[in-house]
Amino acid sequence: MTLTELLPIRDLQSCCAPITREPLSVLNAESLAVSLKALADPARLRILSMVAAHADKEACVCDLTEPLGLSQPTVSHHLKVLVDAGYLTRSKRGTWAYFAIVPGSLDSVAGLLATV
Amino acid sequence: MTLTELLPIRDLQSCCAPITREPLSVLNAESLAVSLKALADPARLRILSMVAAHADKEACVCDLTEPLGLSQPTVSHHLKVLVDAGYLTRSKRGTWAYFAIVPGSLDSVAGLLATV
DNA sequence: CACATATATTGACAATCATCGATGAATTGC
DNA sequence: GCAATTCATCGATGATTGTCAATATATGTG
Repeated sequence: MTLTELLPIRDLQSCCAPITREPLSVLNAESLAVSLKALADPARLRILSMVAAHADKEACVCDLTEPLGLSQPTVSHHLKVLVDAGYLTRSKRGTWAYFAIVPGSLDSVAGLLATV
Repeated sequence: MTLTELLPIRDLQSCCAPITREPLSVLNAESLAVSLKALADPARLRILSMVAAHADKEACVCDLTEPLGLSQPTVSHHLKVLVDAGYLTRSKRGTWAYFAIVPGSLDSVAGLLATV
């Protein structure tokens, strides 16, 4: 969607108050929904968790495929979704692509949901 | 899904550590994904926001339909999703059904995402 | 250059979902 | 009891999505 380009997660951080503090505008609701949709999948949540737990805080596709029990194209697809949403970075070194969590990305989304 | 009954948001609160602290089990990933999926919709985010901002912290369907720009069945559908996921309570008084935010429900999901 | 390995992309398919109109159920007021 | 109002449910439809097999791309090795 174009909303991902319009409001990546970096801009989401300072876009607005937590959703229970003041009414969400239509645009902010849509961009927050896009960010949450990227998280709302079991495989992607496990990917984030496994990347964070991995040595050096990064992992390649080959590290994830087998423990996830998913095909390589499917894992690549999920990784792309997470990168596009701003939760992961991708750095290619040699034949391998290493993914790491964008610091603060999860916290900023959490901050929009929390009421305290 | 049956997962909603298996792990409603109350149990999610104490189910596990934040997702970046330790690897998510398959089951926890699935139940967290269900909880997030209920939030990952612009209309539902706006509903939560509008309910929280409404007088007496509760609102009926009739309060939401027009500002959302959605049909009454669609609004009722979204409300049901949010109630089933544990974010809203429903109390019927007379002809009206009033919805209010379940205290702490959003915070518990936010707590699972936050890394600090 | 040929080959092997790691990853990305494409195309297809089944499943899920957001939405609406029509209808049903419950309550209030006359 | 009847009409009006509020909300829930049903059925249908178009759009999105998760998944995989097949293929393409890129990098390293001999």
